Amino acid sequence: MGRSPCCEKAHTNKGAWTKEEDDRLIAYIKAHGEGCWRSLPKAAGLLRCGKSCRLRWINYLRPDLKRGNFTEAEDELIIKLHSLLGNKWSLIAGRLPGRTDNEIKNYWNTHIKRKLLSRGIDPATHRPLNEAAAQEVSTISFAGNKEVKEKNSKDLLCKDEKNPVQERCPDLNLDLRISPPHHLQPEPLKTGGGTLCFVCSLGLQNSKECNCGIGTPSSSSAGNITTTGYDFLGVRTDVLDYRGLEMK
DNA sequence: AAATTGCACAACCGCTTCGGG
DNA sequence: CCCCGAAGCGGTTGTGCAATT
Repeated sequence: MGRSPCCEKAHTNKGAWTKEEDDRLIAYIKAHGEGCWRSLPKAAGLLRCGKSCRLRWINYLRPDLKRGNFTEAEDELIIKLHSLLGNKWSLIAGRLPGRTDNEIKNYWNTHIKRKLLSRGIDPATHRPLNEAAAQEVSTISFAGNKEVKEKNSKDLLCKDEKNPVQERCPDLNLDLRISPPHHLQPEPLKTGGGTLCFVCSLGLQNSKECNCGIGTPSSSSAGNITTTGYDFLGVRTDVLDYRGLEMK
């Protein structure tokens, strides 16, 4: 079993890229544009596999990359997007101009995870580490980790028991909306009584995963969609409209 | 000053998805 | 409809550097 390797490994370089390799790749892409990564290394005179070239270009050499530190606003946006999308780094990166999925993934693993933990939030579920408090917020868990929560619940209990979510963890913000402010939105879109499935709410109306029928050719008229009624993370979707999410 | 530890991030690996024949 | 190759994606590893002992 197993597929053939993407390249002749015996004749390819590995590890860190040299300045000369970078220059060759940049020059080639400037001259010929992106595309056909498999044949690019040979054409550009690089002893690398196409995958490696693609990654180097996308994550490091692309001229539109922002680089540098993430801003506080970017942090918060990443957290919100992750709470909605999970580890869909490419989708998240699509909402952060100049940032790459790899960069965001690394940043998440090294910075944001810790930041959330310090706030008493489980980075995997975006729920309070205190399991008891979390249960009172009836939301769906992306990836419950009972052991971690049990351990942390002993260590990180907040003091006020009366309002378990807001009072115990004042920094916790469960507003997961990603949409223009409600007052800016036009009339709610309607399907003629139907509701929007999760796939369509992500803007993937043509996906075969669509189970609301809106994505099917016979049903849809894109201007007739309501997002009301689809329940995700325990919130009504009339406040959870991320059709504006752009795909890369 | 040397050794150790921890962090940050670039790069790799393998699986999935997509699209053309 | 099926097959296969290419591209895309997410998890993981490797490495260099700074901080600490």
